[in-house]
Amino acid sequence: MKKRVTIYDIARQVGVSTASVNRALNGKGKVGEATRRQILDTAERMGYKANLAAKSLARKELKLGIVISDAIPEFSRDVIRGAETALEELQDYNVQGSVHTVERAECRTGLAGKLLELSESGYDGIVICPSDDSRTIRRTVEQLHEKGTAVATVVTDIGDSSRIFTVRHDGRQAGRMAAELLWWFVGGNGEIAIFTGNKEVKIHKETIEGFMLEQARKPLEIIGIYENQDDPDIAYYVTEKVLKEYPGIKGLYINSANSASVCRKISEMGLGGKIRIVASDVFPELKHFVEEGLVHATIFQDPFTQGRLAVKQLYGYLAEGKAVEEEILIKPQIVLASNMEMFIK
Amino acid sequence: MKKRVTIYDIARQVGVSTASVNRALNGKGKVGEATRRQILDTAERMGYKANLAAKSLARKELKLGIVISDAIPEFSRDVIRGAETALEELQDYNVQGSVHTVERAECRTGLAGKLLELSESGYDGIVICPSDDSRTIRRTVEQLHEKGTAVATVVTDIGDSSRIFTVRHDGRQAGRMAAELLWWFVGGNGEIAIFTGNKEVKIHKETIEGFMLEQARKPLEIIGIYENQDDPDIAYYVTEKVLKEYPGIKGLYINSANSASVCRKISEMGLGGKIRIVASDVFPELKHFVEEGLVHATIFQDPFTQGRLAVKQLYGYLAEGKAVEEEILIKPQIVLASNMEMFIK
DNA sequence: CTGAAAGCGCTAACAC
DNA sequence: GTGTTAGCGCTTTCAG
Repeated sequence: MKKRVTIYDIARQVGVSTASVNRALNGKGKVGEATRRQILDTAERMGYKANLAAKSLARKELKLGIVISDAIPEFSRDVIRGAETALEELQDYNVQGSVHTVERAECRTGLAGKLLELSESGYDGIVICPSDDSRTIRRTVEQLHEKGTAVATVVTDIGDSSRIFTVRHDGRQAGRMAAELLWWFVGGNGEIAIFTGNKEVKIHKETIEGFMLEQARKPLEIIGIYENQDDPDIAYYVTEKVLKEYPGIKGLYINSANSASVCRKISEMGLGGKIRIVASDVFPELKHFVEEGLVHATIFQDPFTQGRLAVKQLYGYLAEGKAVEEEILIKPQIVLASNMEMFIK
Repeated sequence: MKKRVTIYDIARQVGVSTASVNRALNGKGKVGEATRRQILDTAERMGYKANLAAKSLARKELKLGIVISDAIPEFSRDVIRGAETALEELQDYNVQGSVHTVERAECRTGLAGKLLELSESGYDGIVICPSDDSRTIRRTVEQLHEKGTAVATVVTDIGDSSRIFTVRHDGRQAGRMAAELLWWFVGGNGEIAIFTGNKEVKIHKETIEGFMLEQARKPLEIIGIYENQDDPDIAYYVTEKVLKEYPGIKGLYINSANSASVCRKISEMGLGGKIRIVASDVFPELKHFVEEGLVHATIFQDPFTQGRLAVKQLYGYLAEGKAVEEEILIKPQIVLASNMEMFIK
């Protein structure tokens, strides 16, 4: 039942004012090196822990933004909802925020432009969901960094830059889980194909890496990895081609936003039930295929949680001075027909 | 960028003091019926939203407790860690809490006694994890209710009483998922057995209910449901008996804390790999069996999250006046060899 | 039943 | 560099 240690206690102890304590503790403003050390030491010794409620009451409003390219609308929608939820939850703690989407067409310049704009208008931190990893973006993040605006990424990361942290799906794990499921489903042997968006996109690459890793332990006969460039028409066409070429195929891993398109083709070819299929993501068009059993399982990336967590972590970093991990990976979840309804709200 | 509406704004508007506004808004203390209505109305009209940071700074310390019977230590340990984590996170918001465990032997009287004791010492809310659903407990909860101490349950609920809400695993869903997995694993046919703790315990009953529900859509040839009374020795013995009686058995659903005991027997009988097994929970002894492939999948109940969420919700209810759902069900998660490491920390 | 006023722990001007 | 002080929005005595 010991009383909380406050900055008053440590100020009295050291014999300085609370203002100095505050400055020393937060590392802003000028404090003599000697007093600074002393303050920090006694704070430590007395077991001082800042009171966040008091902090957020007293400090000036924090401005947080999220800008997201809507390359895959079904997906971004949930990320956005997650971010909005976080922002709402944070309203009580003196943060104000806004969500911005940029069209796919103008995603590079649009994203960078928006970032600069927000930074200009005094935003303290921004979460970005980039559509790709261009030099433009990286340079812009660098600029914001110099201006003192913190940037974090969500869903997909960007290369070498000074973004504070990234929140995304654990693609490698998802790949491993898909491989293991498929192995059990096909009973350990038979031809398997992988359909993916684009092998060069980081998140897809990771997923396939994971799949291969697991597959080394539970060997599958992989006939090929087929790209569809995230284009439903290509996906449709590729499906036909591959299935005609390998009529005895037993399993499929569809790691692409176009799984529905692939499923449609399979259904039309009358192959439903003959091929074991593991897909990725959960969205309305896929729901049907899972329920009728054409797709046996799908791996959920939880975009909502990604958006929500990214914003919350950014707040933690900025307002509470928390140390955040550089890479926050969300657990992939296995969705079957029986638990599908828990994922599609 | 509109300014936040404060109780000062509404006090000025109505022409009363902030104290009255406060009383009206929180429904405590005396306020004239006329002014009360007026205050509530204008608050509504002006879009007033209380600032939680300010609230927690100003109000007197909230005392939250959790008392848990350690019937299944591996499990309670995680629930406790979850609760402790929540308590830590809430320290900034002026809550003080403590965790209490009662021995299995004295669980009924111990639990009730502890509850009364905490209530006496001014606790505002208590989360209980009861070992069973006795009349004693229910009456005690009733008493606390009358004294104004809020009670919530975690992991397993108690019958008709005035507990505010319950946080637990979605047993029915877990059962459904287990059935579906088993169906895919055995390829749709073959004899299946269910091993459970005690059919009469609510959470086990629900799980089996879910299993049966799903199994109606994806029919399995169930040879029987065998109880082991949560006793490792009985589990061991029952396993031997059933497997000798049904040598052609193809699948097993082990919905019991003793899955490790069952696995050991199966391993000793040299049946590993011949029977498809879906278990429940994740704990060290089981890890091994999943990794070597004896157990194909297990359903995780996330005790940590249960503990954490229970405390957080109780705080929300008490401090923020939030409406909480009466039944908060945690999503069961499927764990395979490839993602096991994400669950065992 | 109602109001005045003193904080809760911290931040941010502003003065020295 | 360092100290003083006025709040942030709400709760809670204590008078009336």
